[in-house]
Amino acid sequence: MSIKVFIVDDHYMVIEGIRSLLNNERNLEWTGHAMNAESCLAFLRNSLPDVLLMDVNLPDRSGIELCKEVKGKYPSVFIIGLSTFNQQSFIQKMMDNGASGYVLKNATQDELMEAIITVANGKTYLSFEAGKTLQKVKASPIVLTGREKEVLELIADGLTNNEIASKLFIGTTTVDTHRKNLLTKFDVKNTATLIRAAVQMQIID
Amino acid sequence: MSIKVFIVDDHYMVIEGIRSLLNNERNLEWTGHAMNAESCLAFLRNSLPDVLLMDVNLPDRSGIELCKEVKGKYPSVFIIGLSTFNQQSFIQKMMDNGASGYVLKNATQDELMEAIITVANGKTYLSFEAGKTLQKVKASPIVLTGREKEVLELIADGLTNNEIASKLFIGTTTVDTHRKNLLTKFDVKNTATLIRAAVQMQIID
DNA sequence: AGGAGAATCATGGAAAAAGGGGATGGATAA
DNA sequence: TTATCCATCCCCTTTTTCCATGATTCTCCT
Repeated sequence: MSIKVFIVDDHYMVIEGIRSLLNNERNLEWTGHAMNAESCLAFLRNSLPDVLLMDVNLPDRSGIELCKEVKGKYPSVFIIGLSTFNQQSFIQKMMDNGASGYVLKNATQDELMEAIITVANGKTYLSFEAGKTLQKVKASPIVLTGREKEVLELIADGLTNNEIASKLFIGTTTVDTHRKNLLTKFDVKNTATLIRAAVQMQIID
Repeated sequence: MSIKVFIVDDHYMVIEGIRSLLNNERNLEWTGHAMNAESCLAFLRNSLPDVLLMDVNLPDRSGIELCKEVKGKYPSVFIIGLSTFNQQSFIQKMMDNGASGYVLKNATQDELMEAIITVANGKTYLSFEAGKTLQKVKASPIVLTGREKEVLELIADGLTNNEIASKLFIGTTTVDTHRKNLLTKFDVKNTATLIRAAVQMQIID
Protein backbone atom coordinates (compact mmCIF):
# COMPACT_ATOMS: atom_id res chain seq x y z
CA MET A 1 0.00 0.00 0.00
CA SER A 2 1.43 3.32 -1.01
CA ILE A 3 1.60 6.47 1.09
CA LYS A 4 -0.40 9.37 -0.33
CA VAL A 5 1.59 12.57 -0.25
CA PHE A 6 0.31 16.10 -0.80
CA ILE A 7 2.35 19.28 -0.69
CA VAL A 8 1.53 22.90 -0.02
CA ASP A 9 4.27 25.40 -0.80
CA ASP A 10 4.22 28.65 -2.69
CA HIS A 11 7.51 28.01 -4.46
CA TYR A 12 7.34 26.29 -7.81
CA MET A 13 10.94 25.23 -7.62
CA VAL A 14 10.46 23.51 -4.31
CA ILE A 15 7.36 21.68 -5.50
CA GLU A 16 9.21 20.55 -8.59
CA GLY A 17 12.17 19.57 -6.50
CA ILE A 18 10.17 17.41 -4.16
CA ARG A 19 8.22 15.87 -7.02
CA SER A 20 11.48 15.04 -8.70
CA LEU A 21 12.99 13.64 -5.53
CA LEU A 22 9.98 11.45 -4.89
CA ASN A 23 8.86 10.32 -8.31
CA ASN A 24 11.05 7.25 -8.36
CA GLU A 25 9.66 5.94 -5.13
CA ARG A 26 7.23 3.10 -5.74
CA ASN A 27 5.56 3.15 -2.34
CA LEU A 28 4.60 6.79 -2.60
CA GLU A 29 1.67 8.31 -4.41
CA TRP A 30 1.84 11.98 -5.28
CA THR A 31 -1.69 13.26 -4.94
CA GLY A 32 -1.06 16.85 -5.88
CA HIS A 33 0.06 20.22 -4.64
CA ALA A 34 -1.31 23.60 -3.61
CA MET A 35 0.37 26.96 -3.56
CA ASN A 36 -1.54 28.55 -0.74
CA ALA A 37 -3.48 27.64 2.36
CA GLU A 38 -6.91 28.14 0.86
CA SER A 39 -6.50 25.81 -2.07
CA CYS A 40 -4.89 23.31 0.22
CA LEU A 41 -8.01 23.27 2.40
CA ALA A 42 -10.19 23.04 -0.70
CA PHE A 43 -8.28 19.98 -1.83
CA LEU A 44 -8.53 18.31 1.55
CA ARG A 45 -12.33 18.57 1.47
CA ASN A 46 -12.36 16.05 -1.34
CA SER A 47 -9.35 13.92 -0.76
CA LEU A 48 -7.14 13.20 2.22
CA PRO A 49 -3.46 12.33 1.88
CA ASP A 50 -1.57 10.34 4.47
CA VAL A 51 1.22 12.84 4.72
CA LEU A 52 1.02 16.57 4.11
CA LEU A 53 4.26 18.44 3.44
CA MET A 54 3.69 22.01 4.47
CA ASP A 55 5.79 25.11 4.01
CA VAL A 56 5.77 27.22 7.16
CA ASN A 57 5.60 30.43 5.14
CA LEU A 58 2.51 30.56 3.00
CA PRO A 59 1.33 33.69 1.24
CA ASP A 60 -2.15 33.82 2.71
CA ARG A 61 -1.66 32.28 6.11
CA SER A 62 1.13 31.07 8.33
CA GLY A 63 1.87 27.38 8.22
CA ILE A 64 1.40 27.33 11.94
CA GLU A 65 -2.25 28.33 11.69
CA LEU A 66 -2.89 26.05 8.76
CA CYS A 67 -1.29 23.19 10.62
CA LYS A 68 -3.63 23.68 13.53
CA GLU A 69 -6.70 23.90 11.33
CA VAL A 70 -5.86 20.87 9.23
CA LYS A 71 -4.99 18.76 12.23
CA GLY A 72 -8.22 19.82 13.92
CA LYS A 73 -10.39 18.90 10.96
CA TYR A 74 -8.50 15.87 9.74
CA PRO A 75 -6.57 14.26 12.58
CA SER A 76 -5.59 11.34 10.39
CA VAL A 77 -3.37 13.51 8.19
CA PHE A 78 0.23 13.61 9.36
CA ILE A 79 1.95 16.90 8.76
CA ILE A 80 5.60 17.59 8.06
CA GLY A 81 6.75 21.19 8.32
CA LEU A 82 9.12 22.44 5.64
CA SER A 83 11.28 25.50 5.87
CA THR A 84 14.37 27.08 4.50
CA PHE A 85 15.94 28.13 7.73
CA ASN A 86 16.44 26.62 11.07
CA GLN A 87 13.99 28.91 12.75
CA GLN A 88 13.88 28.37 16.47
CA SER A 89 10.35 29.29 17.35
CA PHE A 90 8.76 28.02 14.14
CA ILE A 91 9.83 24.48 14.69
CA GLN A 92 8.51 24.58 18.22
CA LYS A 93 5.21 26.10 17.17
CA MET A 94 4.64 23.68 14.32
CA MET A 95 5.16 20.75 16.62
CA ASP A 96 2.92 22.32 19.24
CA ASN A 97 0.20 22.69 16.64
CA GLY A 98 0.10 19.09 15.65
CA ALA A 99 2.89 18.60 13.13
CA SER A 100 4.55 15.19 13.22
CA GLY A 101 7.83 16.24 11.72
CA TYR A 102 10.04 19.01 10.50
CA VAL A 103 12.40 18.92 7.54
CA LEU A 104 14.65 21.62 6.14
CA LYS A 105 14.63 22.31 2.45
CA ASN A 106 18.22 21.29 2.10
CA ALA A 107 17.26 17.74 3.02
CA THR A 108 18.46 14.92 0.79
CA GLN A 109 16.17 12.49 -0.93
CA ASP A 110 16.93 9.85 1.69
CA GLU A 111 16.17 12.20 4.52
CA LEU A 112 12.88 13.23 3.00
CA MET A 113 11.85 9.63 2.40
CA GLU A 114 12.76 8.67 5.90
CA ALA A 115 10.71 11.56 7.23
CA ILE A 116 7.65 10.62 5.21
CA ILE A 117 7.77 6.97 6.16
CA THR A 118 8.43 7.68 9.82
CA VAL A 119 5.59 10.15 10.02
CA ALA A 120 3.18 7.97 8.06
CA ASN A 121 3.68 5.36 10.76
CA GLY A 122 2.55 7.78 13.40
CA LYS A 123 5.99 8.57 14.73
CA THR A 124 7.82 11.86 14.93
CA TYR A 125 10.65 12.92 12.63
CA LEU A 126 12.98 15.88 13.06
CA SER A 127 15.81 16.45 10.64
CA PHE A 128 19.16 16.55 12.34
CA GLU A 129 19.67 20.28 12.10
CA ALA A 130 16.12 21.01 13.21
CA GLY A 131 16.54 18.70 16.17
CA LYS A 132 19.62 20.54 17.27
CA THR A 133 17.84 23.86 17.06
CA LEU A 134 14.89 22.54 19.00
CA GLN A 135 17.16 21.38 21.77
CA LYS A 136 18.66 24.81 22.00
CA VAL A 137 15.19 26.31 22.25
CA LYS A 138 14.12 23.84 24.86
CA ALA A 139 17.28 24.53 26.82
CA SER A 140 16.41 28.21 27.19
CA PRO A 141 12.76 28.80 26.54
CA ILE A 142 11.66 32.39 26.85
CA VAL A 143 8.10 32.33 28.09
CA LEU A 144 6.35 35.66 28.30
CA THR A 145 3.16 36.42 30.15
CA GLY A 146 0.32 38.05 28.23
CA ARG A 147 1.02 41.44 29.70
CA GLU A 148 4.72 41.23 29.00
CA LYS A 149 4.06 40.46 25.39
CA GLU A 150 1.72 43.41 25.08
CA VAL A 151 4.28 45.71 26.62
CA LEU A 152 7.03 44.31 24.43
CA GLU A 153 5.03 44.98 21.29
CA LEU A 154 4.30 48.54 22.33
CA ILE A 155 7.97 49.12 23.08
CA ALA A 156 8.77 47.82 19.61
CA ASP A 157 6.25 50.29 18.23
CA GLY A 158 8.27 53.07 19.77
CA LEU A 159 6.03 54.02 22.68
CA THR A 160 7.54 55.27 25.92
CA ASN A 161 6.61 53.87 29.32
CA ASN A 162 4.19 56.73 29.82
CA GLU A 163 2.44 56.15 26.53
CA ILE A 164 2.25 52.44 27.14
CA ALA A 165 0.78 53.07 30.58
CA SER A 166 -1.99 55.25 29.15
CA LYS A 167 -2.76 52.79 26.41
CA LEU A 168 -3.08 49.87 28.81
CA PHE A 169 -4.70 51.89 31.60
CA ILE A 170 -2.03 50.98 34.12
CA GLY A 171 0.58 52.95 36.01
CA THR A 172 3.92 53.96 34.58
CA THR A 173 5.72 52.12 37.31
CA THR A 174 3.94 48.93 36.33
CA VAL A 175 5.13 49.28 32.79
CA ASP A 176 8.59 49.84 34.15
CA THR A 177 8.38 46.61 36.09
CA HIS A 178 7.27 44.64 33.04
CA ARG A 179 10.07 46.21 31.14
CA LYS A 180 12.61 45.19 33.72
CA ASN A 181 11.23 41.67 33.71
CA LEU A 182 11.56 41.56 29.93
CA LEU A 183 15.21 42.55 30.15
CA THR A 184 15.77 39.82 32.71
CA LYS A 185 13.93 37.12 30.78
CA PHE A 186 15.75 37.87 27.56
CA ASP A 187 19.01 38.29 29.42
CA VAL A 188 19.76 41.57 27.68
CA LYS A 189 20.86 44.92 28.99
CA ASN A 190 18.80 47.52 27.17
CA THR A 191 16.05 48.25 24.69
CA ALA A 192 18.26 47.83 21.65
CA THR A 193 19.27 44.27 22.46
CA LEU A 194 15.78 43.45 23.68
CA ILE A 195 14.16 44.39 20.39
CA ARG A 196 16.86 42.73 18.36
CA ALA A 197 16.44 39.47 20.25
CA ALA A 198 12.66 39.61 20.05
CA VAL A 199 12.67 40.20 16.31
CA GLN A 200 15.19 37.45 15.71
CA MET A 201 13.20 35.01 17.79
CA GLN A 202 10.12 36.07 15.85
CA ILE A 203 8.31 37.04 19.01
CA ILE A 204 7.56 40.30 17.28
CA ASP A 205 7.50 40.91 13.53
CA MET B 1 24.25 26.57 -29.60
CA SER B 2 22.99 25.82 -26.13
CA ILE B 3 23.28 27.98 -23.05
CA LYS B 4 25.39 26.45 -20.29
CA VAL B 5 23.71 26.76 -16.92
CA PHE B 6 25.25 26.16 -13.51
CA ILE B 7 23.53 26.53 -10.18
CA VAL B 8 24.73 27.18 -6.65
CA ASP B 9 22.17 26.72 -3.89
CA ASP B 10 22.34 24.89 -0.61
CA HIS B 11 18.84 23.45 -0.91
CA TYR B 12 18.56 20.07 -2.54
CA MET B 13 14.92 20.58 -3.27
CA VAL B 14 15.54 23.78 -5.14
CA ILE B 15 18.33 22.27 -7.20
CA GLU B 16 16.12 19.35 -8.08
CA GLY B 17 13.27 21.70 -8.85
CA ILE B 18 15.30 23.77 -11.25
CA ARG B 19 16.83 20.73 -12.88
CA SER B 20 13.36 19.35 -13.37
CA LEU B 21 12.04 22.62 -14.73
CA LEU B 22 14.90 22.93 -17.20
CA ASN B 23 15.59 19.39 -18.33
CA ASN B 24 13.14 19.48 -21.22
CA GLU B 25 14.70 22.54 -22.70
CA ARG B 26 16.82 21.68 -25.76
CA ASN B 27 18.76 24.90 -25.93
CA LEU B 28 20.01 24.61 -22.38
CA GLU B 29 22.88 22.58 -21.06
CA TRP B 30 22.94 21.79 -17.35
CA THR B 31 26.60 21.79 -16.43
CA GLY B 32 26.21 21.01 -12.74
CA HIS B 33 25.54 22.39 -9.34
CA ALA B 34 27.28 23.34 -6.11
CA MET B 35 25.90 23.62 -2.63
CA ASN B 36 28.21 26.27 -1.28
CA ALA B 37 30.34 29.15 -2.44
CA GLU B 38 33.65 27.36 -2.20
CA SER B 39 32.77 24.42 -4.40
CA CYS B 40 31.15 26.81 -6.82
CA LEU B 41 34.43 28.69 -7.18
CA ALA B 42 36.28 25.39 -7.52
CA PHE B 43 34.01 24.38 -10.38
CA LEU B 44 34.44 27.70 -12.15
CA ARG B 45 38.21 27.27 -12.22
CA ASN B 46 37.75 24.42 -14.68
CA SER B 47 34.64 25.25 -16.54
CA LEU B 48 32.66 28.41 -17.15
CA PRO B 49 28.90 28.40 -17.66
CA ASP B 50 27.07 31.12 -19.55
CA VAL B 51 24.57 31.68 -16.81
CA LEU B 52 25.03 31.12 -13.10
CA LEU B 53 21.93 30.79 -10.94
CA MET B 54 22.92 31.81 -7.45
CA ASP B 55 21.06 31.62 -4.17
CA VAL B 56 21.56 34.79 -2.15
CA ASN B 57 21.85 32.82 1.08
CA LEU B 58 24.74 30.42 0.98
CA PRO B 59 26.02 28.60 4.03
CA ASP B 60 29.61 29.73 3.82
CA ARG B 61 29.30 33.14 2.25
CA SER B 62 26.60 35.58 1.24
CA GLY B 63 25.54 35.48 -2.38
CA ILE B 64 26.34 39.14 -2.56
CA GLU B 65 30.02 38.57 -1.87
CA LEU B 66 30.19 35.55 -4.13
CA CYS B 67 28.52 37.50 -6.89
CA LYS B 68 31.16 40.18 -6.67
CA GLU B 69 34.02 37.71 -6.67
CA VAL B 70 32.72 35.64 -9.57
CA LYS B 71 31.93 38.68 -11.66
CA GLY B 72 35.38 40.06 -10.92
CA LYS B 73 37.19 36.91 -11.96
CA TYR B 74 34.91 35.82 -14.78
CA PRO B 75 33.12 38.80 -16.30
CA SER B 76 31.69 36.65 -19.06
CA VAL B 77 29.48 34.72 -16.64
CA PHE B 78 26.03 36.22 -16.25
CA ILE B 79 24.57 35.84 -12.81
CA ILE B 80 20.95 35.50 -11.79
CA GLY B 81 20.16 35.93 -8.08
CA LEU B 82 17.69 33.51 -6.56
CA SER B 83 15.84 34.00 -3.34
CA THR B 84 12.80 32.93 -1.46
CA PHE B 85 11.61 36.30 -0.38
CA ASN B 86 11.29 39.64 -1.92
CA GLN B 87 14.08 41.10 0.09
CA GLN B 88 14.49 44.78 -0.46
CA SER B 89 18.14 45.32 0.14
CA PHE B 90 19.31 41.98 -1.23
CA ILE B 91 17.98 42.59 -4.69
CA GLN B 92 19.61 45.97 -4.80
CA LYS B 93 22.92 44.65 -3.55
CA MET B 94 23.03 41.72 -5.94
CA MET B 95 22.44 44.03 -8.87
CA ASP B 96 25.05 46.45 -7.57
CA ASN B 97 27.54 43.61 -7.39
CA GLY B 98 27.23 42.57 -10.97
CA ALA B 99 24.19 40.32 -11.15
CA SER B 100 22.25 40.50 -14.39
CA GLY B 101 18.95 39.32 -13.02
CA TYR B 102 16.89 38.37 -10.04
CA VAL B 103 14.28 35.64 -9.85
CA LEU B 104 12.16 34.51 -6.94
CA LYS B 105 11.91 30.86 -6.12
CA ASN B 106 8.22 30.82 -6.81
CA ALA B 107 8.94 31.59 -10.46
CA THR B 108 7.28 29.44 -13.10
CA GLN B 109 9.19 27.48 -15.69
CA ASP B 110 8.43 30.11 -18.32
CA GLU B 111 9.65 32.89 -16.13
CA LEU B 112 12.87 31.08 -15.36
CA MET B 113 13.51 30.32 -19.02
CA GLU B 114 12.84 33.89 -19.98
CA ALA B 115 15.25 35.06 -17.32
CA ILE B 116 18.02 32.74 -18.48
CA ILE B 117 17.66 33.63 -22.13
CA THR B 118 17.41 37.34 -21.46
CA VAL B 119 20.47 37.33 -19.25
CA ALA B 120 22.49 35.10 -21.60
CA ASN B 121 22.00 37.80 -24.21
CA GLY B 122 23.58 40.34 -21.95
CA LYS B 123 20.38 42.02 -20.89
CA THR B 124 18.86 42.44 -17.44
CA TYR B 125 15.94 40.46 -16.10
CA LEU B 126 13.95 41.14 -12.96
CA SER B 127 10.98 39.01 -12.09
CA PHE B 128 7.80 41.00 -11.73
CA GLU B 129 7.64 40.84 -7.96
CA ALA B 130 11.30 41.64 -7.58
CA GLY B 131 10.93 44.59 -9.89
CA LYS B 132 8.14 45.99 -7.78
CA THR B 133 10.19 45.63 -4.65
CA LEU B 134 13.15 47.30 -6.23
CA GLN B 135 11.06 50.28 -7.19
CA LYS B 136 9.89 50.62 -3.63
CA VAL B 137 13.49 50.52 -2.46
CA LYS B 138 14.54 53.10 -5.00
CA ALA B 139 11.71 55.32 -3.88
CA SER B 140 13.02 55.42 -0.31
CA PRO B 141 16.56 54.15 -0.19
CA ILE B 142 18.19 54.19 3.19
CA VAL B 143 21.84 54.77 2.51
CA LEU B 144 24.14 54.67 5.49
CA THR B 145 27.69 55.92 5.64
CA GLY B 146 30.37 53.55 6.85
CA ARG B 147 30.53 55.17 10.24
CA GLU B 148 26.79 55.16 10.68
CA LYS B 149 26.67 51.47 9.96
CA GLU B 150 29.41 50.80 12.49
CA VAL B 151 27.57 52.79 15.12
CA LEU B 152 24.29 51.10 14.29
CA GLU B 153 25.83 47.69 14.75
CA LEU B 154 27.31 48.63 18.09
CA ILE B 155 23.99 50.02 19.25
CA ALA B 156 22.40 46.72 18.26
CA ASP B 157 25.04 44.98 20.33
CA GLY B 158 23.82 46.91 23.34
CA LEU B 159 26.67 49.38 23.77
CA THR B 160 25.99 52.85 25.12
CA ASN B 161 27.23 56.00 23.45
CA ASN B 162 30.16 56.08 25.83
CA GLU B 163 31.17 52.54 25.09
CA ILE B 164 30.83 53.06 21.38
CA ALA B 165 32.94 56.19 21.61
CA SER B 166 35.75 54.31 23.34
CA LYS B 167 35.62 51.47 20.89
CA LEU B 168 35.82 53.73 17.87
CA PHE B 169 38.24 56.22 19.47
CA ILE B 170 35.91 59.17 18.91
CA GLY B 171 34.02 61.53 21.21
CA THR B 172 30.73 60.72 22.82
CA THR B 173 29.11 63.70 21.16
CA THR B 174 30.11 62.37 17.79
CA VAL B 175 28.42 59.08 18.50
CA ASP B 176 25.37 61.06 19.53
CA THR B 177 25.38 62.86 16.21
CA HIS B 178 25.62 59.63 14.25
CA ARG B 179 22.81 58.27 16.35
CA LYS B 180 20.61 61.26 15.60
CA ASN B 181 21.33 60.91 11.93
CA LEU B 182 20.36 57.25 12.07
CA LEU B 183 17.03 58.15 13.64
CA THR B 184 16.43 60.71 10.93
CA LYS B 185 17.42 58.45 8.06
CA PHE B 186 15.24 55.60 9.25
CA ASP B 187 12.47 58.03 10.13
CA VAL B 188 12.01 56.50 13.56
CA LYS B 189 11.74 58.05 16.99
CA ASN B 190 13.87 55.95 19.29
CA THR B 191 16.26 53.05 19.68
CA ALA B 192 13.53 50.43 19.80
CA THR B 193 12.07 51.33 16.42
CA LEU B 194 15.51 51.90 14.96
CA ILE B 195 16.69 48.39 15.78
CA ARG B 196 13.43 46.85 14.69
CA ALA B 197 13.59 48.57 11.32
CA ALA B 198 17.25 47.73 10.83
CA VAL B 199 16.72 44.06 11.59
CA GLN B 200 13.70 43.85 9.34
CA MET B 201 15.57 45.51 6.49
CA GLN B 202 18.42 43.08 7.10
CA ILE B 203 20.86 45.90 7.59
CA ILE B 204 21.86 44.14 10.77
CA ASP B 205 21.40 40.47 11.56
C1' DA C 1 37.83 76.74 -7.17
C1' DG C 2 33.52 75.69 -5.28
C1' DG C 3 30.20 72.64 -3.30
C1' DA C 4 28.58 68.40 -1.16
C1' DG C 5 28.87 65.01 2.04
C1' DA C 6 31.28 62.66 5.79
C1' DA C 7 33.19 62.76 10.16
C1' DT C 8 34.46 65.15 13.86
C1' DC C 9 33.34 68.00 18.15
C1' DA C 10 30.47 71.30 21.36
C1' DT C 11 26.77 73.18 24.84
C1' DG C 12 22.86 72.72 27.43
C1' DG C 13 18.57 70.99 28.75
C1' DA C 14 14.54 67.63 28.88
C1' DA C 15 12.93 63.12 28.78
C1' DA C 16 13.39 58.40 29.23
C1' DA C 17 15.41 54.09 30.68
C1' DA C 18 18.11 51.22 33.83
C1' DG C 19 19.05 49.46 38.37
C1' DG C 20 18.12 48.88 43.14
C1' DG C 21 15.04 48.26 46.59
C1' DG C 22 10.18 46.60 48.37
C1' DA C 23 4.89 45.78 48.73
C1' DT C 24 0.01 44.00 47.83
C1' DG C 25 -3.97 41.33 46.15
C1' DG C 26 -5.45 37.44 43.31
C1' DA C 27 -5.29 33.23 40.94
C1' DT C 28 -3.62 28.76 40.65
C1' DA C 29 -1.36 24.60 41.50
C1' DA C 30 1.18 21.23 44.37
C1' DT D 1 -2.91 25.44 52.67
C1' DT D 2 1.14 26.97 51.57
C1' DA D 3 3.87 28.28 47.68
C1' DT D 4 4.37 30.41 43.20
C1' DC D 5 3.39 33.32 39.66
C1' DC D 6 1.12 37.34 37.82
C1' DA D 7 -0.11 42.03 37.71
C1' DT D 8 -0.25 45.94 39.97
C1' DC D 9 2.02 49.84 42.42
C1' DC D 10 5.78 52.89 44.86
C1' DC D 11 10.48 55.34 45.84
C1' DC D 12 15.10 56.77 44.72
C1' DT D 13 19.44 57.33 41.94
C1' DT D 14 22.22 57.15 38.02
C1' DT D 15 22.85 56.61 33.33
C1' DT D 16 21.53 57.14 28.78
C1' DT D 17 19.05 58.87 25.16
C1' DC D 18 16.74 62.56 22.67
C1' DC D 19 16.46 67.33 20.91
C1' DA D 20 18.15 71.80 19.08
C1' DT D 21 21.78 74.27 17.10
C1' DG D 22 26.00 75.19 15.52
C1' DA D 23 30.97 74.58 13.91
C1' DT D 24 35.40 72.65 11.85
C1' DT D 25 38.03 69.73 9.07
C1' DC D 26 38.70 66.61 5.02
C1' DT D 27 37.91 64.43 0.81
C1' DC D 28 35.75 63.72 -3.39
C1' DC D 29 33.49 65.33 -7.45
C1' DT D 30 32.52 68.67 -10.93
